[in-house]
Amino acid sequence: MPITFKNVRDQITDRLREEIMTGKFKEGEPLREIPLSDRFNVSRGPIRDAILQLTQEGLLIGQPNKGVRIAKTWDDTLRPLMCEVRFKIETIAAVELLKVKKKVKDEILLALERNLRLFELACRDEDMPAVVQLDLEFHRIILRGCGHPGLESVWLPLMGGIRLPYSRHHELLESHSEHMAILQAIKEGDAGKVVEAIRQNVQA
Amino acid sequence: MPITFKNVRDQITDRLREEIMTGKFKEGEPLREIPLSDRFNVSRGPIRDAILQLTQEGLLIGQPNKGVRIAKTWDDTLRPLMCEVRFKIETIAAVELLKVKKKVKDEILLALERNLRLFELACRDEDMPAVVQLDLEFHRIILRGCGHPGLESVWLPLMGGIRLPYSRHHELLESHSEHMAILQAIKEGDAGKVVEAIRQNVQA
DNA sequence: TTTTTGTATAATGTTAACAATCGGCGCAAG
DNA sequence: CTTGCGCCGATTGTTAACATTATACAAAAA
Repeated sequence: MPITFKNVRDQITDRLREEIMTGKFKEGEPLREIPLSDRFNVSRGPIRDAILQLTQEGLLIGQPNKGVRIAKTWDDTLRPLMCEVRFKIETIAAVELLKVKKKVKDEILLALERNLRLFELACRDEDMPAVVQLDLEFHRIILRGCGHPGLESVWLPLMGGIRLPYSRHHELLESHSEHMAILQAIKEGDAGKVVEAIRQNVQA
Repeated sequence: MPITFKNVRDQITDRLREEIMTGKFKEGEPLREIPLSDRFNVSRGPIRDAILQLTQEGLLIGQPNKGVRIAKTWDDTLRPLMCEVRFKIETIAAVELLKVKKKVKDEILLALERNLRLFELACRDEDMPAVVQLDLEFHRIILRGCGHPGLESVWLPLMGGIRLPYSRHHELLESHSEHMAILQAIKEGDAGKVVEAIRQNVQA
């Protein structure tokens, strides 16, 4: 066993999701259970769990008895439409977040600030995997903290299909300042400002 | 039953989802693995798979090492917002469905018609579980057939949180005629009409 | 040559045993 | 009487063996 902080299943799920999101596999590439179980030094059980979950999120597509492959990202007709959906979901979450009680809210703000510090570092290093992972994490913190657990279940498959496209360095810092704006708007408690800040970041 | 799924996992997942959706369990009620594996006469493996999947869909909530419980449906502030999201998703799917090639489209139309026949029977019998299941199935056929597999992954958790509320008999037949309208609009290939028909059915 | 069929192989699907973890209860110390 | 410790039963988490299914390839028949 490599590391044991919590559930092996969730560790592997998060790890694999991160790797797929950051483009470590090619589209259509098959993912086999045994090589993965070798790599993580666990049995096939947790691997199967992780694969099942990522399939449900739309990152993998599977045929019975034939395993899974890396799913294609959404085509250009679908992507902008789904970005609107994403915008709606994240807006709902952020506005709901304004209503949670102060104690919980402060924790979330703290987590967001810490995320932004790490995000800035990753941008400077141009560490793309870290950037993607931290970008997603920022939004996910809001989704998880807004008091409606079910929202994350809807959001995850959305992001699986969109797969943040990144390219140039200045875009990264741009993304960082957009996140800063979101955090600032949340701190001010101004719902309108929050919505606008999210629009800037999501509907790019 | 479009097809009798070959693997046990999906059979159990669909069966459990249907039972939860049709209100066979109370909110917060715990769901244990061993009783379920007894009931379905399988081992705990597929049961765990199903539970994992339904948890991901938001129908169950689970704590590590403590099992899962039936999740609460979304509260009244969230539900209408998410119904808008649902409307957007189903609209996208139905409009995309208009574009798929004729051969595939005809199959889908056939499936929808068969669904409506069964739906009508279930309405007359006031067989609520069947009604809910067939209502969901109708929309799901469109989602699955529209040519963008990922859409279903987003839609499922949405429906998990909404959990169609039904009450009086005339509502059932109303729902049936709304579905008829959607099918008719799709047959005509009129995107505007399709959107309106879906709005009628979804934003009730 | 083409098609078909049988077999080998490698992958997933399923099972049951084993390990780790959580909650409750009893009991003793303060 | 309350608090803290440790055991016990129950439940989930993990593992490895076994079963089933799909694919590739080769040999035989048309």
